[in-house]
Amino acid sequence: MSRWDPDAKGRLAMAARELFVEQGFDRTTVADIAARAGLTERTFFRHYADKREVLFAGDWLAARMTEDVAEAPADLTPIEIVTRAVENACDGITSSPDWSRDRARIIADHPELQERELAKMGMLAGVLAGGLRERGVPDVTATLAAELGVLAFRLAYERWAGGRRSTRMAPLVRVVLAEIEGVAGGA
Amino acid sequence: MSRWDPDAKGRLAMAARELFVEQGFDRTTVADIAARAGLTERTFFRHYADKREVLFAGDWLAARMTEDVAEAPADLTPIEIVTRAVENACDGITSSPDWSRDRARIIADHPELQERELAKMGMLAGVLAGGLRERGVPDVTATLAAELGVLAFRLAYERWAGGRRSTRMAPLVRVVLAEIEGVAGGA
DNA sequence: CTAGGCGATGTCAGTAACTGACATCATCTG
DNA sequence: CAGATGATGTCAGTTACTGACATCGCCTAG
Repeated sequence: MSRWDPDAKGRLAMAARELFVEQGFDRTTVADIAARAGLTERTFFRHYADKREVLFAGDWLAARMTEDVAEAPADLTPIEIVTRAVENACDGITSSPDWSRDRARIIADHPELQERELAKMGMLAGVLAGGLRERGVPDVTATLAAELGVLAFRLAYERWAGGRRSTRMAPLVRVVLAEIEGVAGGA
Repeated sequence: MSRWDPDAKGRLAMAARELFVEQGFDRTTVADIAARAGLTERTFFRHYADKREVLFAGDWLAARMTEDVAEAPADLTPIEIVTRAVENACDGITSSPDWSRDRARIIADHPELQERELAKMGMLAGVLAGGLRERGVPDVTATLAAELGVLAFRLAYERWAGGRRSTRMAPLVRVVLAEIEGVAGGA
């Protein structure tokens, strides 16, 4: 595992995860991570914009959601389109449940990481809204449907990560959305 | 304006705002800010946990919301309680509209500041939810009402900051909430 | 087979955010 | 007037992050 071995980015991510679990986020320096991956600090920053980013690597969530929104049947409502995209994203997350739970724990301990997580969710909302607009959904509706979907995603993720291991995440999305509808109507 | 003059924290905030407007956030160092306020870098960090925080100083928003939620009439629904708290918060913000708009522009230019803004919104949601639980509102309902309120607040703020100067912000909150109800129901 | 191009990595020096330890100053209190 | 107290200054250090340039290994044209 050194210099010219393949998948430097992946090795950095794995090294980071291990170290964060072993000794915590802030007691791990970027130099530590790079060393474990057989690389240098400078190279770390070529692959990840900053230290936090190594925990939020995949654009795959955004990419998959974009695709799902684009390919959704024509007769669905915006919120239904978003819901389906979010449900699919859940499957991606829960396919490595142990890591997802570790990750959730690391993030929960560090406000700076929670910030990044929220920012990523914001990005997802932007992506979803953009996808809806592409389909001709009016701006306001697109934004709102996207934000609601992401809100449901976030809350479902929290419940799933904090709940029993046997619970499945995807169904929680519709549960949360139904609750949202109930609460929003209680004005 | 030096060393032992009063309100060091306020002077730092004002210096920071001026410099951010004049030359941008990242071309302004903490040393610059401290110098303009007649203080040292070290003192800056005694008043603000980090450079970004100087733009997000007030706990007054959270404090006011807490109070509003605690004192709301007993017969209101959770979402209505939250809505009123958020509407009141709008008045606080729009009482210095020029600065609020400058601030919104600075934040819009810097992803790191958007992160912090979202984190603050998350904190507000936590505060609102906590206040509702104090009143005996069930956990799930409290969380959802709070998140919806904050979502409406965020979107209303965006529209207000981007819109005409004569527009009032508070009424936008209910507009957004009504839209949310409409979109959420379209499943 | 070799020369050169090219992308990924290394090296080095530098900036600036942030922190801990300790000294100093102004004010308040007895 | 002396000591307590809280705010500030000073200094040294760590670490995240960046720019400029050198080096390495592979790939391709000739």
